[in-house]
Amino acid sequence: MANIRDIAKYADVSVTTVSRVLNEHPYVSKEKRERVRQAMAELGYLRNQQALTLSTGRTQRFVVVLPYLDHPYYGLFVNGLAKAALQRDYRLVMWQTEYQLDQERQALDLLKHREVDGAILLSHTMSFDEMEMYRQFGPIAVATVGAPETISSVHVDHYAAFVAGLNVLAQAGYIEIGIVLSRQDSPSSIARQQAYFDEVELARERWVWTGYLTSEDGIRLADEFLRQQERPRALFFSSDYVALGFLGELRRRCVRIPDEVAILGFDGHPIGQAFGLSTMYSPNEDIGRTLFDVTFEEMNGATSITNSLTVTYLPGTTL
Amino acid sequence: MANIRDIAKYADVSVTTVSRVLNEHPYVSKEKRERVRQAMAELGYLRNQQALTLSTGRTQRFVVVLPYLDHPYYGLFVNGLAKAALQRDYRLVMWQTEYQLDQERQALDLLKHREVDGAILLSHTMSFDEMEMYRQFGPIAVATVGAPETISSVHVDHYAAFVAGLNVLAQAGYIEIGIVLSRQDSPSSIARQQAYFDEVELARERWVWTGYLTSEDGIRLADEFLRQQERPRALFFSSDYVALGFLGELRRRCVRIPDEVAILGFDGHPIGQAFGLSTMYSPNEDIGRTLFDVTFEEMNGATSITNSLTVTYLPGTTL
DNA sequence: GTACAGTCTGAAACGCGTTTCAGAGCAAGT
DNA sequence: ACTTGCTCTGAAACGCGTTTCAGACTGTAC
Repeated sequence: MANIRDIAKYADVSVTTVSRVLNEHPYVSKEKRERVRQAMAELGYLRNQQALTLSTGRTQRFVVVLPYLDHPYYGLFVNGLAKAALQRDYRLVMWQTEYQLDQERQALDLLKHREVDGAILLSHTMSFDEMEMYRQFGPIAVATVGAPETISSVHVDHYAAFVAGLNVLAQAGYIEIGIVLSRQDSPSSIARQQAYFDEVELARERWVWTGYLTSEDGIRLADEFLRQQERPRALFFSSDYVALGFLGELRRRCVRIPDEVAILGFDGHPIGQAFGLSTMYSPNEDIGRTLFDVTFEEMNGATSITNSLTVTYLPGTTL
Repeated sequence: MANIRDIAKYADVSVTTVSRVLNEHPYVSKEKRERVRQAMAELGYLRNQQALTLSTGRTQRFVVVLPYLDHPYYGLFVNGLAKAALQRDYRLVMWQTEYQLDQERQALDLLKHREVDGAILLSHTMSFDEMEMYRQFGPIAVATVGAPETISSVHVDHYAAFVAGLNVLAQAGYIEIGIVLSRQDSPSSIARQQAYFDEVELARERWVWTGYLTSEDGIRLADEFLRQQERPRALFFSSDYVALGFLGELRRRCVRIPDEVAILGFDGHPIGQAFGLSTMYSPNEDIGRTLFDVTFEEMNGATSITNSLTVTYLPGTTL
């Protein structure tokens, strides 16, 4: 495989000149430029990206950290990231953590070893204190709330978002409301519970279901829900997928919705709309796009930012 | 940031010795090894992965090409890939093509420019002839059928798989059968139609629905299906997600399943099972894992392989 | 006592594109 | 006539870890 020096020799110019042609530097005469072009064509020159990377110190890669690559919740974020990355000619190295702290550390170690230019965390169990130690090795952006000043954050304020959702339910006349959350101890779940107990007069511990992540969990919940004696009249889910599983199972059992139980989802994924799910729309694709842009800008010297977004009600037929 | 030469100077040894310590080469005396370790600790040495990459010619990365990062169909493949990659300390660069040929080319250009060691295509519109031109730059593996000898393939034989599915329906007593496919012109869709017309006596052009990719499409289909005068008694889907959309919408409209229409999916995604979908199970996670391993082995000199897998019937309640 | 094998060490070359710096040549400005 | 400022060119250094090769040394074998 021909390298830049072979080209230089073949075209009888210096390697500097070849490099200048590659980078479209203006200070090359037409003749030499042409000779170099010719040489590259004849020898089938292909620029070695690794050498470029070592030389410039830029990898053109970000690592994207998320618990599960195939969880639909992250789909729209990733989509936004991918679109932004394509525009900037950047690559995304995906890193699945399965909520394991050591996997998050491994992902951020890529930053340390200059294998990527920056890191984007869609979810994390690592403390911000620990995360900040990695900050010196490159920009870090998160999709979660509570990041310190050095770490960029683009997220929805889950407290405010839940307040908004609960207000939608209240305005629709629902008083007995339950909520369905994912991991019990995650910061967003804590914020959501806070909102629930702050806003809902008839809030009950027993009406807070935690540990529901997937559609399958939603189906399981349907069973548990129907078994219960005293049931809320409306359920506010923190995920459309769980809500959909619940909805599908109830419909299968011919439970009337929203007459017997109203459902409000959270996310606004197209699939939810397709099933008529009423939901709180969260601009996840935008968040993904912005996360990329922020990280990119920060790499070029911009300062980190915090951007808190709000959600809007997306009516369906389940409320 | 200290590099290997700084360490050498600090520990008063040669860079070769430092490199040997890094690579755990045995021919280093205990004293020098200790001195080097000490120096690395004191100067906070971090190995530069880019330099290593340039030097060894190995990137420890594969590019994974697929139409949509967030399409659930690819989720299990990607999961298998990710698990295998983690084991080998490899990274996955995800490349979303949206079925654009030029995006596939860009992805394979990474191979040309030595930005990745190999390429794994879960889907492709590129011809195998063109793909073979990239083969010289690194191993390529596909999850589709019909690959030439130089390109590894791990796939399900969609013709055989569809024959198997149609037999399941026949054995359950269904005679009037329709099929629902994704892209009309894709090789797998062609094979499936072939199987349909070969196997089903009452096969009708009008009972072949093409262009259905997502759950939303399945919902749309429900409407179209119910409008139709002469309907088949059973539908065989090429995707669980489309089947689920269809199923959910019919249940919402209180159409009895399987009494009025039987549904057989294809995939075996956990979410399908959750909704009681009868389906043909395809070992996609295994395929992902094997695709990685094959590519990896091939990089180390193994020859390419073709591995055709079969599907099995996974009973549910929709048949 | 002589070979041979194994252990340990480091200089130099290698992978390859970019950047800095010095210098030559030439035209415009005063 | 002299300065200033482009335009063009290339040698050398740089980023940094690995590998090859040659050589020194020690120990065992015959």
